[in-house]
Amino acid sequence: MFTAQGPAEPGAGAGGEASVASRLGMSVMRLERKLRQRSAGGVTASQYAALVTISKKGELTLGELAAAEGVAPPSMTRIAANLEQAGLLERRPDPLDRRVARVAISEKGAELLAEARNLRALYLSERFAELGAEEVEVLGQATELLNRLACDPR
Amino acid sequence: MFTAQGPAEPGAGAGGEASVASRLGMSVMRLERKLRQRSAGGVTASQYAALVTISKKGELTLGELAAAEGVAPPSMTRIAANLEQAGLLERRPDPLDRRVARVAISEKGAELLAEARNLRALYLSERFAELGAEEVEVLGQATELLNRLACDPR
DNA sequence: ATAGATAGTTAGCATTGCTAACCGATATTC
DNA sequence: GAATATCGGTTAGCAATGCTAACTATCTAT
Repeated sequence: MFTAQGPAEPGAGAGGEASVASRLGMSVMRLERKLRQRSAGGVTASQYAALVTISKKGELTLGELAAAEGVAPPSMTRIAANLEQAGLLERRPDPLDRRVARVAISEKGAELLAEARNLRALYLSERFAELGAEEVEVLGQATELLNRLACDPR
Repeated sequence: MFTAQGPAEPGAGAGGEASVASRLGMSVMRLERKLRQRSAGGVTASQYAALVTISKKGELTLGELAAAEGVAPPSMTRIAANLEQAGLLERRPDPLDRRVARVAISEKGAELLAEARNLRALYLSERFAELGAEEVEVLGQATELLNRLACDPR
């Protein structure tokens, strides 16, 4: 299958980069399907993701948030509206520019995040139990890479 | 914040398993968002995924296909109907049991798959160019693991 | 023959993401 | 200082996707 020895041969793995890309794509899709269904805790998948980002970056504008999440502005408008309605984030007018909408996590939002960290992560954590220590380690490294790919605006 | 409640603590990477799980979840979501938008080639993301599975496994029933894709039967009914309408798969009645619907990829479907392998994989392949050889290797290994998690019916 | 299980379908809902068009606010330009 | 352009966000409406509930047709077992 896969030799865990590393750098030597780049794309020559088992089928080449294209194959890895293809299978990675499939796995991502299936995993996402499962994750979405477990995103309870009162917030949906997108809401949770937005909340995490807000929590991490502090106060930021809707546009920045949309960019950070990689969604179009109208999508974020809706997500934020729902979060606000649920009392999980606060909207603050920008004193200098009345067009921009700044948002920050509310106390309730922080609680929700801290307390549950959501079933989404929990689900994966549980699945990790099926893996060996080394495998979890690999996933940890891969997570960094995936994050990089995911955050790239392209 | 998070105490690793799992079995022992293996690599203890940077933040523990829960953190990895959380970030992996986020990355998966964002990546999936991007992938979905590039699923052109005439087929949608789910259709493409189903087609890949059919192509790989040969003729199989709709139920088997739904299970393989990890979606509910009604979802697969629709996906398959669309693929059939597009002439990308063939429906074959089971001679022994007239309830079951067997499907197999059509010539046109195989062509579409072979020729494009879809922008989905292509997109990832391109992103891989930003990574080093070692990193691609790590992703290759991780893909195996993710696949395992993704295919687990749980 | 009849009751129950099984494979798939139909119907209808919710989530999510997009684009197009629009509004108000700010910046620019003459 | 008024006209214009740009910018941040919103509204409206569409399409894809996944689900559950309920139904049909078929097969299996009694």
